Amino acid sequence: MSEVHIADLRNHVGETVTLRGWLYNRRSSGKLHFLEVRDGTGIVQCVVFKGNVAPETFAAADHIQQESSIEVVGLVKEHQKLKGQYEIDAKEVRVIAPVAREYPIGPKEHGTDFLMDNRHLWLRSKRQHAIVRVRHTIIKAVRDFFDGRGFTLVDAPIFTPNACEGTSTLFETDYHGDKAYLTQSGQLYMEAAAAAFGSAYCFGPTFRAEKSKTRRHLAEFWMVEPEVAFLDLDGDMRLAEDFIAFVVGRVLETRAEELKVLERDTTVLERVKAPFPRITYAQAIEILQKKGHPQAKVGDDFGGDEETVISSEFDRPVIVHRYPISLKAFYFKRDPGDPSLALNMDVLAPEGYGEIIGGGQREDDLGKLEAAIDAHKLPRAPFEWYLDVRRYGTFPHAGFGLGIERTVAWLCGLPHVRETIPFPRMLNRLAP
RNA sequence: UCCGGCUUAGCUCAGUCGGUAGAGCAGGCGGCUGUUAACCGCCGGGUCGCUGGUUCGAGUCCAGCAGCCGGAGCCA
Repeated sequence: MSEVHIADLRNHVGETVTLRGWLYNRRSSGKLHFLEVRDGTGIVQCVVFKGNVAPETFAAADHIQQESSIEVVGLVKEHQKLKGQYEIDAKEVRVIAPVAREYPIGPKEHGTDFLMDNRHLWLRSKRQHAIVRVRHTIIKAVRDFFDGRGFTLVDAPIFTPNACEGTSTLFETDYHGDKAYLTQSGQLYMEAAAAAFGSAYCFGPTFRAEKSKTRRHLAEFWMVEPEVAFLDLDGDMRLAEDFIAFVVGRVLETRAEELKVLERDTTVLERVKAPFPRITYAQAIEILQKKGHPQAKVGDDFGGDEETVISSEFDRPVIVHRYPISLKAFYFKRDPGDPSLALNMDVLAPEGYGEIIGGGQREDDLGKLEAAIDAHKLPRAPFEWYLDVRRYGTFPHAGFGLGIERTVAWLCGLPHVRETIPFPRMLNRLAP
């Protein structure tokens, strides 16, 4: 008699096995009880027939409460009606530990706030389980992609001494008497890493203290940021589209079951193949003017609405490049053909999921970079180490950052990023 | 920070014209040999967000506050 996981039951048909898990749901029909048991790898129906078990076991099986931990011994069979599904004909049912109080999350609907208060329990339900597994696969694919292309993982610090880009609101903390901030990006460190390793990436949490309360924002989110030496903007765009196509392909290959649970329409994901359409910022403004935003003009940044209008013109992610330099952070290189433009690019996901990648080619000229720091009214001293990247053998380089949660929301087809991370940190939520 | 909406049983919600609080699920008891958010019968369960006001009488009308949701702004 072997101990098995539910995901492996198909390999044990005809055997008597032991299963440990939690009671997910229970139905009853006279001399039959149906116990749905989950063990983290899946859910299986255990059939408790009065004639097959001890009388006291049969009576007790009808009173086990949801999420009690239990052990079932029984025969693995293919489901009588549903082909390809398996069930267990129970011989013994033992409660390992009953619930100490009624489990709060029932089979019917609940509100978001209630579920978020019970996030630690909500993770046990089918839908959340599917999302977390897709997230896992995305993160694994991200690492496999860069590792497979000779990138070196170079972790960036989370405590930083200064406001890197001088733009977003940062979380401030005390660092042995000095002010420190939680990082909003590892990018500047990746530029130093690119000089050391050629191709480098970091992957970790980043923090924004903005009072944003939208379906696309979290206070704590994860970002992957590659940076490559001797890469220009064109190469950066190719890297971004190959990368996204790889990640989407991996999820489609390995998480079909989870996407089905999430009722995700995968036909739109199957179209995500390189190359992606590329338009300039100026062309994006023209699209907006034609499609219901006549007031759009050069110099505007795009809100969620505008991103949706632009991306809905295309059947796959679209790359928008060469924004006005005035809209972008100080480190972007100017377009030699038009110095009012930055050599930057954003990737907008389809279906209104918005910007998932932002990046571009960096300014590699020491004098121009110093001037840009001054123009943005940033202090020079905290950036001395960063300027060293230009002082000691400067080189053209480019990179980008991809937000994991927005990517998970897009691939899972979720309306809000709050479900894309196990324990979200939002404007008004620090617990559980 | 601004605009709008919501707040009633453990959960999701209904509650008419201002007149003694309702359902489904969950829980308890019972029934049913194939159920799939099973079903059927019975039972227990309420500071109607908080504070104040109007009224003979407020879940219901008014004001303030709080929390949450959606959107805007800001941003990835």
